[in-house]
Amino acid sequence: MAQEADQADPPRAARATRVRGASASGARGASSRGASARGARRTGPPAEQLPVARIAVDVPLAHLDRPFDYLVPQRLAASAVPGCRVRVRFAGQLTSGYLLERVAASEHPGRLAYLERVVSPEPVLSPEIAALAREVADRYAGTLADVLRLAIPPRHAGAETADGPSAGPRPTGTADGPPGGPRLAGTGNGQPPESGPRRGPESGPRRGPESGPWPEPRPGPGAEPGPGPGPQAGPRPEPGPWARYPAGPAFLAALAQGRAPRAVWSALPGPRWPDEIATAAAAAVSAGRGALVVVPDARDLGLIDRALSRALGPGQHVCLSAGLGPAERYRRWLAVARGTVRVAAGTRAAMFAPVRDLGLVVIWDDGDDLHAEPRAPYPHAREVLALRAHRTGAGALIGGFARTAEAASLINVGWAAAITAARPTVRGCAPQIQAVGADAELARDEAARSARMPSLALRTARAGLARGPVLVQVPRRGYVTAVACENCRAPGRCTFCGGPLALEAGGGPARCRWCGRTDPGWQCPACGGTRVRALVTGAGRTAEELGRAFPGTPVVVSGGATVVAAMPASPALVVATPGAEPRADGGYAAAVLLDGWVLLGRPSLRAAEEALRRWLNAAALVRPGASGGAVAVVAEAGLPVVQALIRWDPVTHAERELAEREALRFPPAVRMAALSGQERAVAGFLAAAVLPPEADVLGPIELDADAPVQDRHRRTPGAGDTAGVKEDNVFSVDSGADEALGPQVRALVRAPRSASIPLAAALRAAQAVRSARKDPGPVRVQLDPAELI
DNA sequence: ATAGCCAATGTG
DNA sequence: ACATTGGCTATG
Repeated sequence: MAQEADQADPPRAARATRVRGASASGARGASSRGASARGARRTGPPAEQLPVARIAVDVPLAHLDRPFDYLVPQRLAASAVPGCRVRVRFAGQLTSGYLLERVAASEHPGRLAYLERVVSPEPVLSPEIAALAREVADRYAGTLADVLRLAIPPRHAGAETADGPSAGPRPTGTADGPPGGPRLAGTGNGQPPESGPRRGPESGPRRGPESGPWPEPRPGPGAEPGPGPGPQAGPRPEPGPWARYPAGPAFLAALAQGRAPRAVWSALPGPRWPDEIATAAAAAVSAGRGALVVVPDARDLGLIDRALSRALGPGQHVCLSAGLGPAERYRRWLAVARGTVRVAAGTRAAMFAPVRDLGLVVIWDDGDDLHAEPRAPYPHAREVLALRAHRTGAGALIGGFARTAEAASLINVGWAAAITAARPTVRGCAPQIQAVGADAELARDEAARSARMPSLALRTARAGLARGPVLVQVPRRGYVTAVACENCRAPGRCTFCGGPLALEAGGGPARCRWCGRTDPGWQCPACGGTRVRALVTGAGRTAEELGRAFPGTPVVVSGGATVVAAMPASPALVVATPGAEPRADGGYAAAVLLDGWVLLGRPSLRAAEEALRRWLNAAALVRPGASGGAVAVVAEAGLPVVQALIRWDPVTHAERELAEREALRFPPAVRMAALSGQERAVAGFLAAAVLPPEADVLGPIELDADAPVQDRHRRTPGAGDTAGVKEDNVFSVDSGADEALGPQVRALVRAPRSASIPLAAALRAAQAVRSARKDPGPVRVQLDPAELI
């Protein structure tokens, strides 16, 4: 090939390289050329076919986030395949990277270096994942290298060789502990529609739940040959539990025909949701395609694992979770990448699992903050899966007992349809739910006071214990001090930007957590009150107290380090923190949801949504009302969020939530970015950023040193903490080693969703400028930040 | 990041 | 005259 010869021609390339230094020191130039010549001799000639490799180099710098070309030496011609891991010399250093593609010639005017080594010919970065990672990096104003670190597990050589169906993927093995470690609380934001090419439901918003027609057949990638059932667009699948939803059978049928239906699914209370997910996965498999299921934690993964085994038979799927060792983890991941298995389930990190010929992505309980990746660039599983479904033409199922505002938005813009059950079906599955305000009953009833439980709650528990296990949900304490109107208890909102008001640790007036302003003339928009009160409740609940109130009844605590997975059907009190509730055999006879206050009082944008989600998740474990299942929630019955629980109506609540956020210009109605770092670094960032004209900046405001920035371990005991001492669930912002750069601050950038792409691009460019200039002090850029506080 | 280059500074 | 250090630039 003439082109190749041209590219590899040393004199021409060398001349280009030496333009700068030529006049200054000819001798040095000559000697460096000599060294390169020796290198070339050592590595031999370049490969005859496609001698140029485009490499994604693993460097952390934003301004180097682009492919670099290298020459493939003859000896690596066969092993340097697209997607493989390589080692290259970059800026004089041996660095790892991924080979994106082999091409005939390079655009680079200078001289190319040779690939140093092919770590392994295993193509671990498929074109689909490479493109997805690029899109995710762009979306979140991050770098490709960061995303690839999340997407591709560390290599374990043993797993690559000891391969094959012989050692074939064992289906299960989720025997890992509770997910530990720090992570962000809160949400993300998901919205492919305004970004990508419009595919899928052309039809306008608001497809009713009964609507039959699902989107067109997939435009997706070519069918991958692979093991598993043949790709006949086969018989109508058994709807099974999906028959309970009017739109369910049509959704399944569309999957089985290889089409790409997308749905937000409000699951009926009860234990059948894993089977429903597995049935949907089986439908995609029956069309000859793969499926990917992402759940919040290891316990849910265990449920999905068993359901998939039932639906697909043994050995047809793998579970990917953090608790596996590196070897096992890589082995299972490889089975997915090689197409040995077509169905993968897992926790958050599995969102990037390279399932071949994807036909369906599923996310369960997308409101759970575990779905928000805590490492840069902080992608959210819902968002990533939606992007994947969008770009590969796969179906999507976003399910849960609750519904997030983001999911509601996907319906609103017509990206997904709703799958809900009819009201009578819902009523038949849900337990009977009653609410009781904390103050009123607590004061009157002496027995209740000693148990620190309103008497209705006490009666509910007692009646339940006669018939089986009773769940007591206890929220964690110690959140930031939100404020509410002293008179009507409406949450305090900033007069200027609408952000949540909160009291600072050191005292002083209520201050907006977003823009930092205080308003001496604050007035409650609801009742006109002018005074605010703190919303922290002091009472901690303990298992011992309950034990005293119910002598002789076994008390089990589940939370934090001791998460109990399941309970027998016999009477017992189960005290659990949200997310750590064990399943009970046959369902709980009753549940008591304590201290609704604390959840509702969090100065979070999503406080109500999150409270409802946690309540619904607990209440879903209780038997139907017809079988005596009862729930008592300690919260004011008049609050809309409490009404939504009582009526089991997450849909209306999510719609109202979304409408409210649209009115107030909160996510997901707008796109938000959080910039955090030391004062001068953030100021420098903002100065370097050329933001889209529609964007506006809130703040920066100082983060007080002991502000709870992250909700570190939500699933910690709380239940066993009598005095409220123990470890707290907040940690201080590191005030930074560099005093010169000032205190930690955070600014928010808000832009309409139509400006999402330019906003992310501008933030990425600002990072690039800063990293090229070597500006001191890191600035963390978070799009759709987990918690707006 | 960091290797490499160059200029300026320090030392014998 | 030479070594050392610090700033600057590009990274294939």
